[in-house]
Amino acid sequence: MTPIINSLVMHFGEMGSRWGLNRTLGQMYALIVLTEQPLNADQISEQLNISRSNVSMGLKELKAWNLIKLNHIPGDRKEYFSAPADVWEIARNLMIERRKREVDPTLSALRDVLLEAPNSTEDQYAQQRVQQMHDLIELITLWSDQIQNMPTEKAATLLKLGSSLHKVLEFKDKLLK
Amino acid sequence: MTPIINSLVMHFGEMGSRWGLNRTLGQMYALIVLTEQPLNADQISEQLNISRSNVSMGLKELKAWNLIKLNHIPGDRKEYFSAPADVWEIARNLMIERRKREVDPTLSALRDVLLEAPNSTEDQYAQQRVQQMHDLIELITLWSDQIQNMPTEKAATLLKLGSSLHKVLEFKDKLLK
DNA sequence: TACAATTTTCAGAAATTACTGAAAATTCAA
DNA sequence: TTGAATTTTCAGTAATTTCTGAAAATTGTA
Repeated sequence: MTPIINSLVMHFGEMGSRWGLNRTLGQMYALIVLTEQPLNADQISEQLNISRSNVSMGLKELKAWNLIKLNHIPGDRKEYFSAPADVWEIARNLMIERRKREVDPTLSALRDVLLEAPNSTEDQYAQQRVQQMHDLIELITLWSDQIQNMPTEKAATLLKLGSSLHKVLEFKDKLLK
Repeated sequence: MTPIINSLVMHFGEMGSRWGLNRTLGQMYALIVLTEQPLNADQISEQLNISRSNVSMGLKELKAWNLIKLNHIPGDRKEYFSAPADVWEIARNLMIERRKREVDPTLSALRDVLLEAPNSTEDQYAQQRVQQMHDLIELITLWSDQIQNMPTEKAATLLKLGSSLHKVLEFKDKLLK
């Protein structure tokens, strides 16, 4: 590993735990993303000084997150892993998976509560707050759905509107037609 | 605690660890958000079966996240805490703080790497990937800046465009003028 | 089918994170 | 100022999460 790659691997290791992953997973993924050639489990294990079994578990996670692609090298039985070439695809899959874990269960818990009959003033107040949260979260997920379902090209164009975002409001009526 | 409030407190406890918080913090904040009257530390400690010192640390965190408001009751020396009335304000502060912890350090690490001279083909490839990540993250933060700086009213209107989001693209040119 | 190469699983160990009680610090009314 | 009420800190403990080595399972080829 070059010093540059090493420093990034370390950084994403630190960050890994702040994102839904963990240190090792962050390091592994950084290494895979930053390396042009697909890597096999032994190479990862060796470069990161991590046990082979830990790598195996990490790869399993990364597969579950849809963050890695499996490659084969002719005449070699080992499995080689690489990251999608398009960072947008990576971001999209990350979002999808985080939402599945962090948002969807809450949305469903909130819905359950809204179906119950309130037995007290406290419940009434609580339900009112739950309703607000529910509506907000639903709105945000609706949005991210839209962006996630756009091809990379379109999403990029949209995001690049950037600082003119407030102008969108001026066109609200036309948009809604 | 009513059964409804209790089940939500439990749920947000579970979720707490998946978001940047932790179990106790999730429970504490759920209780505060869902209770109409401001609560003092002893009440929280008692309702959640958590030590007084743990509550103190939790409140400190919640203050750092800007998620609670301090109230005083005349003739009572204790401090009482409540959540903002506007869930958008809560969401905004949550975003701001998460970004500070989860995104900003990475953006700065990526920038550092881009300033270095590549010493090898590996570095060149890595830097190219870093550039892509950097641009994407910057774009996303620019957006969230825009939304965060809007008053709740405007943000709500914008988000409610929802399913007509793709139409925004058709107006791209007008918007950019 | 047999077997060597490779990957996965999992119980226990190691590391990290969260929680507690006791003591220290702060606050405020008299 | 004093001292009771309240909040904060922090060292040690408890709980949780992550990691490892050894063994089991799977894979692919001869």
